[in-house]
Amino acid sequence: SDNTKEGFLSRMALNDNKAGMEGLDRDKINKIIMETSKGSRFYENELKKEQQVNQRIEKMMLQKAQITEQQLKKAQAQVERVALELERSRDLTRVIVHVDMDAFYAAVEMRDCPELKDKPMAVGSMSMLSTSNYHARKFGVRAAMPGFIAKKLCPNLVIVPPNFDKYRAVSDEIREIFADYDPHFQPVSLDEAYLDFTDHLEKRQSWPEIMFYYDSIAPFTLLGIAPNMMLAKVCSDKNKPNGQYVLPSTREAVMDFVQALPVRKVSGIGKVSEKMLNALGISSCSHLAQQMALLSLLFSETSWHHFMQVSLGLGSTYIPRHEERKSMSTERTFKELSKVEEQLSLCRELCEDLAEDMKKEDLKGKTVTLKLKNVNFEVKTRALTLQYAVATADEIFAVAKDLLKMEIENESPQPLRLRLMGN
DNA sequence: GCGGATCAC
DNA sequence: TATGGTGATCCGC
Repeated sequence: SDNTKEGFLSRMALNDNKAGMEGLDRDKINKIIMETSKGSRFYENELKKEQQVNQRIEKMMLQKAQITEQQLKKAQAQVERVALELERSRDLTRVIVHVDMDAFYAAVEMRDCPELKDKPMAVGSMSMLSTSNYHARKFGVRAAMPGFIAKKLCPNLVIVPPNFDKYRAVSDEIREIFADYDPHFQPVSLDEAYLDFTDHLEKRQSWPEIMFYYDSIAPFTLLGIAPNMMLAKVCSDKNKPNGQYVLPSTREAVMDFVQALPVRKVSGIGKVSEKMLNALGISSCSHLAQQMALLSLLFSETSWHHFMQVSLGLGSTYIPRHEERKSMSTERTFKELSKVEEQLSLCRELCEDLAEDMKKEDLKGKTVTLKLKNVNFEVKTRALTLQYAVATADEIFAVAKDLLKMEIENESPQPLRLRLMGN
């Protein structure tokens, strides 16, 4: 858990996990990112969060140092029992497909404006980019990067404002096709879905011509084909751009595949989990399996059970029906807002927007949550659960207003200096 | 139930 | 000049 002596933060450095990032000058790119960010409030907050993660890791390492041989042995036995049980549940009979339209927004924009095809381009704004094409990726320009930094990396970058209605329309066309192959397919986002192809394959005995259709819409279409959802997701990432990867449905093929898999590739293991695992000497899923007894002592049951499933190449073999939503929210970022009257009227506006969205789905809710982010990027949420469900703007505002007033009071005589509000 | 964190897209 | 919005889940109170 060495600190940030290198001069840059692991949370901010270039994420070359994505495709199209091979063979570029990481050091040079990171230097530009850091120089552009340094000293900003955003950077300072990232630094603070990084320290917190480091502390978490230190705490974990202390715990590790206190583990006895005895405890480890007992844990090992437990781990082996669970592994046997999980092994019995292994099902290799399903054919699960994960479809991912790589650089989807950028691909749609290039389809509609062919001049963009030869240029580095990204969809988004100077504040934030949603995605970039492969020309731009060569410069280190990627999703979730602010446009003004991207411009430093690639001065000729063309930034196209997003047209979500258009992406939705394209997505709807594609989803109609999905439904032909699996009426129960699960959309993850506009450009991503899971399908169960098992029944389709039994009926037609052949692979569909699905790829050709996508090619006319979005040139980068990725298919991952595997016996479960976890593996299918990783497989679709395998042959970027524009490819497919089929993982055979045998235990041996699955285990070989998983051995070599870096933990960060697994959905659900993000930056922080990766860093914690790295601190324990774990970077690939084979390490994960080797260290499972230790992990069972350092992580929650939910966490290490998940790790265990991953290390065995197990995942969900049925695609869950789209479930009922559990929350609905709306939030907005703006220039500093410190006047109480302005904060209250913004809060009312947000409540009205939210009420409108809720009306569309005929929803009600019992818990009202207020979200605040100050100019230093520190986030706070304040919630209140009622005995009855509310739906109108007035009802929501009545609660949100009190939560907001409490926070203002709490800070006074200093004003709340906000950059974001949501509820 | 609450609040902070993590994660995915 | 400038670092998003939405939804879900988990952990430790």
